[in-house]
Amino acid sequence: MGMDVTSVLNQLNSAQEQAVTSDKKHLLVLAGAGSGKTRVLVHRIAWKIQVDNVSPYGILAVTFTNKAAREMRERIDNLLGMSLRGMWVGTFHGLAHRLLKAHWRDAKLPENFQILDSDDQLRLVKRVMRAMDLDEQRWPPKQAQWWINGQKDEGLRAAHIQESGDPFMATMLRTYRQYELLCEQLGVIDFAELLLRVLELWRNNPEVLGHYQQRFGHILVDEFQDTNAVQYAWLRLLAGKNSDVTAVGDDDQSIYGWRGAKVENILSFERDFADTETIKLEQNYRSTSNILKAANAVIAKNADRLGKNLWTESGEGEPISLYAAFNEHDEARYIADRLSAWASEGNRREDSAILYRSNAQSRVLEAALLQAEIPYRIYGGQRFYERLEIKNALCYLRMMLNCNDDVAFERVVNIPPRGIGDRTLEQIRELSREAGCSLWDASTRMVEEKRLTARAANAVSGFMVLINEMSGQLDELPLSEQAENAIQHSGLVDMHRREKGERGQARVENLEELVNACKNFEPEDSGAPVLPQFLDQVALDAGDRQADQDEDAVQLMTLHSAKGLEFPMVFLAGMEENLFPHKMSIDEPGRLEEERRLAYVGITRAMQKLTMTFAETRSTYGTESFNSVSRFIRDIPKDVVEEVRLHNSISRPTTYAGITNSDEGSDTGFQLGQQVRHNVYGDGIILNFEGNGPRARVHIAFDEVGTKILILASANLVAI
DNA sequence: AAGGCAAATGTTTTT
DNA sequence: CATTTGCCTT
Repeated sequence: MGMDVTSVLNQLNSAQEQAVTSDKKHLLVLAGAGSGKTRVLVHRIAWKIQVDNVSPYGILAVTFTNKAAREMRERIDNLLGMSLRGMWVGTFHGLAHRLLKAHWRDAKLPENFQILDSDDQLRLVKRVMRAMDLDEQRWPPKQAQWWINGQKDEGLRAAHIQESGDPFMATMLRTYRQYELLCEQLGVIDFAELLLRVLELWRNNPEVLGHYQQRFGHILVDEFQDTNAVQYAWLRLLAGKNSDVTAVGDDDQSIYGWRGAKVENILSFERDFADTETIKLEQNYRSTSNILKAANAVIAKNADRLGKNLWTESGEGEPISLYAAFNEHDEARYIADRLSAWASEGNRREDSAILYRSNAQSRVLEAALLQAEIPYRIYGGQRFYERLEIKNALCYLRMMLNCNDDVAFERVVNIPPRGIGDRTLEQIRELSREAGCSLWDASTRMVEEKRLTARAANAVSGFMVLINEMSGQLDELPLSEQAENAIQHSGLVDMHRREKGERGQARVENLEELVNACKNFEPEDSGAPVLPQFLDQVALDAGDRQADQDEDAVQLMTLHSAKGLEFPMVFLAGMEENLFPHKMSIDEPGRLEEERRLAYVGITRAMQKLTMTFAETRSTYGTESFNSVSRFIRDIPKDVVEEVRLHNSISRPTTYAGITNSDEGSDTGFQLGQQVRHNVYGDGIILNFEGNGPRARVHIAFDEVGTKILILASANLVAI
């Protein structure tokens, strides 16, 4: 190994360098937004390898997302100028999967255990609850699923939980027990189970634990504030007495508390890992000082903080723009307008992003972007491998691999419809329960023993012949042709082709995209069968790498999915009370603090220009609501904010001191924000009224010709 | 067993 | 508003 210390240390500020080179046993890095935390992590690994002569084989680096893992690996390879094969870099779940594959016997799992995604999990929970004869109205399966995952995230099995007199808890606990049994019986594990199983694997098998403790002398964890109880226990156990641990995180960016993440783990770290050096990274390299001022002011209101204050050497930059829209359409239009201008100044669209609190907001934004002909790309929402048509196709592949896969069986046995209805299926399930065999075996027996009507038997054997035919060629054909076979012969493609509207078309395209993904799939172990490797990878990777990265497009996403990203130009849309902070979180102090951290995350995504918008009227689910401007905006010092006044309009008192517009103009038959049509200027939206009676004037933003001021009485407006 | 219609239902979601 | 779910009819 070369000792090129300079390449590892240059480009680092003193706090970063201190973190990279720290020789205390453990290290806790509290890294503010944009302070270079990934850089520190990457350089610290390089430092250990190059200077401390640590073998890459002894290093374990854990992240939360596949994307972060890929990025880390890439950056280390680049820094060191070579690829480090022995080093483990991956997500908690990915590593857990790898461990369980290697130690399936000790973990008491079947060798070919399947991973359940949350959709599969919900189906099983439903199945359990139906078998228990629970009323789905009174006990929503989603809630039970949520509860079970919550327990697992805390490391609690059904057997660990004390029953209290509470009927809710008693029901949840019973469901949990039954669900555990069913998973056991089917040989499947959900996401939370992956982690919990590994914890138990280590606890119950000291020799297995010892092996990994010995191997991984150096453990590094990214986004430490997002670890849950099980992940924390994992780290403590694996680190044991000898390994050193580097944890990097930011308590101010903890936004996954609702998923079991524990910020407290940061506090516990210094206590549980003796001989820890704690370093704060507070210099921000991302944003202008105006943006940082806003971020600092917003987060300062939180009580439970370790306390960091971001600063920057860069200048004030532009003020933060605040636009008070009349309604969500006006808001979207304004944003589209600003984006057009930004792009026409020669900027790349992918350097801009629109962030929002909830996915439902994206619709209106999309419509406005579409109309303005601005290309956009939506992140998050439904992920590729979770789409209905893709999951169906994957389940066919699963059936080809292992026809005893009951979860897959249930899903596709009658998709596309082939005449196997509830009655038939229920008989098959019953036999499978009685005989303790798979649904597939039960079907075989039902047919053989002629226990079905002729029509049903015909349908069932049709399905079995189909699966058998496809799995017969398993070893002969390449993966992509297997997939092609699966989507064609199963009739999935035809089914969606017959579907009316654009949706069917999109689904067919997605299925073709799946075949494509199979073509590009590179198995880790080139000696082993490809299909199982593909299915495992797919189960642990949402497949959110976008297909058409080539087009320069504005990025739309929720605030949650924006964490870790940065953009020169950022819009925060929907800055209204009840939307952000969300009404579900407003009354609980702890949850409100998390919303505030989310606001902090949002603001700190912006590098050069931040624009926040809110709508005075917003229709949600068909009903109109009037929300005041978000408290997070009111917390921002006024001197960094510039309120946007529309073009030449004689402004109404929009001020975010909290005055909202009345229903001024209601006697004219039109309302603010209303869509109207003019026989010369075309379609537009009412921005403002001026004056009363027949001489009242109206400001309208037209789609084609911009804002005009017209005499209401002579404008001949038509509401649309 | 499948297809059509009314009713219910809506935060965030790395894996 | 728009999409999914469950019930009811063919």
